[in-house]
This record gives sequence, structure tokens and C-alpha cells, in this order.
Amino acid sequence: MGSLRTPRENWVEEGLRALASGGVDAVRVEALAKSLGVTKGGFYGYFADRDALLKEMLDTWEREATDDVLDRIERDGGDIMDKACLAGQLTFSDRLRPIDLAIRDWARRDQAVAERLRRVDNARMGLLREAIGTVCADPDEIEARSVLAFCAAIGSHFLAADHPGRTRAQVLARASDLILNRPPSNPAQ
Amino acid sequence: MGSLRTPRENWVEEGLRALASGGVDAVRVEALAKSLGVTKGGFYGYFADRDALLKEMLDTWEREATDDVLDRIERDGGDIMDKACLAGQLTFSDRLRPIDLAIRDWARRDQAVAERLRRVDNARMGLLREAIGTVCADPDEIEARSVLAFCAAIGSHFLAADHPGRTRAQVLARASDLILNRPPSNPAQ
DNA sequence: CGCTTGTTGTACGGAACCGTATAACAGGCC
DNA sequence: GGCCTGTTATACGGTTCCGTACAACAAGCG
Repeated sequence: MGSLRTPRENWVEEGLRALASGGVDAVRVEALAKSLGVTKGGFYGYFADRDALLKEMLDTWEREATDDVLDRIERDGGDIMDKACLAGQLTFSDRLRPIDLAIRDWARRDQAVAERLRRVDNARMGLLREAIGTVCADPDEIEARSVLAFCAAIGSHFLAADHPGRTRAQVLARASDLILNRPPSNPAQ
Repeated sequence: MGSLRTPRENWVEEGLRALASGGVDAVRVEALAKSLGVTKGGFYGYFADRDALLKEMLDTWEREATDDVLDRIERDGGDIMDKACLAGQLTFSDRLRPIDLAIRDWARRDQAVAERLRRVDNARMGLLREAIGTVCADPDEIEARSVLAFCAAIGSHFLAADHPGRTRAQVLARASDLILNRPPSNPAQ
């Protein structure tokens, strides 16, 4: 039995890389093969067609963005607010963030992708509601603050504006204080 | 002199439509021609190439998203908060919203587009700062609340989560109250 | 009406891409 | 070493797209 010279996961991995940097339309079999240093010859041994790869990429992403993140925050422990913060850091890591953003745009044009994103976002919102539930009691307000937190996390990556005299991180730190209903943190941190 | 049977603006208009519904990669000369009911024969009489059309589309969008909106809110009058709200409604109108979102994704991969978006977003943020300056005094807090408002406006269109027992509009209304530091509005409105 | 001017349809060459077929090939196994 | 099995390179036909060339054409004007 011959060994797997460029195994299935490599194609998925390279596909996610292409998705992250160029959007769905950049996920092209021949381009991926070139990046992997092979020709597309072997691709069709693993995948029926391009759509099968896209589906597998989404499976991988959905698992990494939910199960893997949940496992990790469970293992690290801490209170629910710590967990939500860690989940946020993980989902907006250098690896997952560009994939997440690309999938959000993709979801606007593909109903099946939108459905997957909905599942993932619902899981994330669940965590956020729990965390924010510790700093506020009214259910409507919890929902509003959770959505604000989520929108700030996503939107800040799509927002191009400058903040004269401040860094984006400083502005977002102050925004976090507002969302969590706490006094301004030390701006020197 | 023959008349302009399908004039320059039609190509730009159809290009923006394609951009809005399918992203930059959907803006293809032959596809636009088909939508316009002609062949691409005439296209290259107006534009040197596809990039020239993309540039013109961005010009049109930038003008509509800034000058046209500013003219309109100036004409309608009202206080600065009214103006900012109207600007938001115009920016996220059925026409401009999908273009705006597509350009945001486009900007992640094209530096020149990112620069244009930066100019537009800076103009919008300026208006937002003015409006929010009427409900809060601390400059850092104004900046944080303005960014929250902007991120909520953008992010809510990229967010796929559900809100059990509520509509997205209800949640956003409550979020507006939080951002503008005012008591909960009547939820029946 | 016939010319001029500018728009449009059609045809072409070239590139990128998909998916298939097939032959060369490399590793394990006897 | 020689076979077997699964991976890879190569070649192919088909499609879609870009940009160019040119001929057909419609409309205004003398």
C-alpha cells in the first residue's frame, strides 16, 4: 500500500488558507495543487469534486470553531467570563479570524453556508449570554449587550476608520467597559 | 452621431448590482453584457478594461456614500442626531447596504479599496462622533460609543445568530438605547 | 438619400479552470 | 527482485472568461 504523499487534510488545509486570503472564489483545485507543489492529479482521488472539498473545509472549520474551542475553554477552567473571553481570543486568532470573516461574506450568497454559520454563531451567543448574565439581570438587556459584544468583535475587523490619537485596541477596551457596564479600565494597560 | 444605446452609466450600474449580489469576482464583463441584453462589444468603447470599470464603480459608490448622503441630510435639516440617524438609514438602504458589505470584504484583499473605504468610514465616524457628543462628554467615551454604534450597524448584517423570543430589530433597538445612554424605549414601538 | 460617426454583434486567440482518463511511478510485501 | 496498490503527472475536452479585430448597423446631418 503506497503512503499518502499529500494526504486529504493537506488539501483541506490549503483550501482554508485560500479561503482565508482570497474568499471562496479563490479556492480552485489547480491553484491549491500548485501551492502544494503537486498537480491536481491526486485531488480527485480524495474528493468527488470542488464542492466536496468546500464541504469538508466547512466541516473542519465548524469543528474547530465550536467543539475544539469549547474543549479548550473547558480544559483551561476559570469562571464563565474568563471562558467567554478565551473563546473570543480563540475565534479571533490569526488562524480562525480570516476564515471566519471569509465565511461570513460567503454566507451572504450561499444558504447552506449561512445555516452552518447560524449554528456556530448561536453557540457563541450562548456563551456570551451566560457571561454577560453575570453583570446584568434583565434578559432583554443581556441580549442587547451580547449582540453589541459580538457585533463589535466582528465589525471592528470590517471597519476601516481611524481613531485620531488612539489605537483601535484602546477604543475597543473602552467599548468593552461600556458593554460590560463597568468603570473605565486603566488606559495604561 | 449615433445615440448612446447602452450608456456608460448602465455598465457601472449593472456592475454595482453584480458586486452587491456576488462580490467582486461576480463583476464579469460578459456576464454584465448578458444582464444588459447586449454583448460585450460596446463595453470596450467606454472602458479600457475590467479594472477601469471597477474603478468607476468605486468612484460612483464613494460619491453616493458620502457627498450624496451629506447633501441629503443637509437638505432635510434637523439636529445632529437626526442627521446621523438619517445618514445611517441611507447608508444601510436596500441599494447601498449590499454594496457596502461587498466592498468591506473586497477591501480585505485590495489595498486601494481599503483606502477608499477608510475615507468613507472616517466621514461616517465624524458624523457619529458629533451626534454622540450630544449625549456624552468624555472624548474617549464618545469614541468608544461611536465605534460601538458603527460596529453594531455593520456587524448585525454579518451576524447569523438567532434571538429566541425577539426579533433582531428589537434587540438592536435596545442596543441603541445602551449606546446612546438612555433608558429603554417603549418595546411596543 | 448617402455619408459620417459611434455602437453593437460576431469571431478570434489566449488564459484559467473543471473533471476525466491513462500511463508513469513509488512504497510496501512476498 | 518482482508484484500489487494507491498516488501522481500528463494530456485531453469542455467551459468561461478577457481583450482585440472587424464587419454590420442605426441615427443624425448635409
